[in-house]
Amino acid sequence: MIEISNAELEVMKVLWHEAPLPAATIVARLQHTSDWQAKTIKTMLNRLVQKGALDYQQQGRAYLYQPAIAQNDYQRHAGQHFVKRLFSGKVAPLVASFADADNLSQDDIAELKALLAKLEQEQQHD
Amino acid sequence: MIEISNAELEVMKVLWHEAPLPAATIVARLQHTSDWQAKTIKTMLNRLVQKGALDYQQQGRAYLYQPAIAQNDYQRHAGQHFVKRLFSGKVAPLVASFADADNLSQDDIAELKALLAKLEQEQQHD
DNA sequence: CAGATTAGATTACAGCTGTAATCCTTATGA
DNA sequence: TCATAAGGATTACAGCTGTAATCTAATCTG
Repeated sequence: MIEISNAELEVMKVLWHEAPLPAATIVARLQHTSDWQAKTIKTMLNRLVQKGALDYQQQGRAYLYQPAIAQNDYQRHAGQHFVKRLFSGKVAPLVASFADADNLSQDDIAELKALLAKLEQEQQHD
Repeated sequence: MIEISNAELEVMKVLWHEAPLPAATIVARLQHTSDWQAKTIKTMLNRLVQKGALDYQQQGRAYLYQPAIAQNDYQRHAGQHFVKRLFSGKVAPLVASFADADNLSQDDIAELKALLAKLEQEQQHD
């Protein structure tokens, strides 16, 4: 899978949220959340196209950019990779570390319980 | 928190597993799992000391290396960081992505359920 | 039409990373 | 004792990353 750097990821997030967009709009969106120069963002758009993470269609003189990889796919892949690297591939200890850090809200816990319940359902269903 | 690169992390893992160790032993351990030259591993030991991720005591002419940061602390920090970066800080969607990828074993599910049960206990206990 | 602006392409440059090789000093075996 | 091996320190070097600036061609503006 394509490697997306930290800074590049911020650009991807904009386009995962809404696409296609011209560079100017991407720059505008990012100026709310970062202090990058427009030129910096252009560089990242370029690199992302080179890497195959973004596509574009020409529109007049400008480009309309859009993701070439889905956010879900990237999240899934990167998540697996990270958990493998640091938690021997097991996600439960990561969740435990969130609990240790007091970083599991009631909502999170409810969401996890619902997820586990759903998985059990599906399993019965096999 | 200190940034530890991928390659460096492999070295840390050896020492988190057993420490203190002389460079020669670390090299030996890593030669089972990687094909790095001894010199490469020395470089990483050096960088890790520079970064403050490792300590050492001198023993004769050689050094005995040991972690300067606990594995738990590093895991917790890196986990938070990663989940924030890619999952808006919420761990449940990451777990869901594991389920999507068929990467949640029965054991994992049991472990998560136990963890949630324990959290509930603790919460009642407040 | 000429100058200014704007889009993307190319170039820049330092710091980090992967992957070593070389250097310097000390211990060690012949 | 003398060469050699072995430790760590220093140097190397290309690719990636963060962060832009410059270049070039097209377009807008007066």
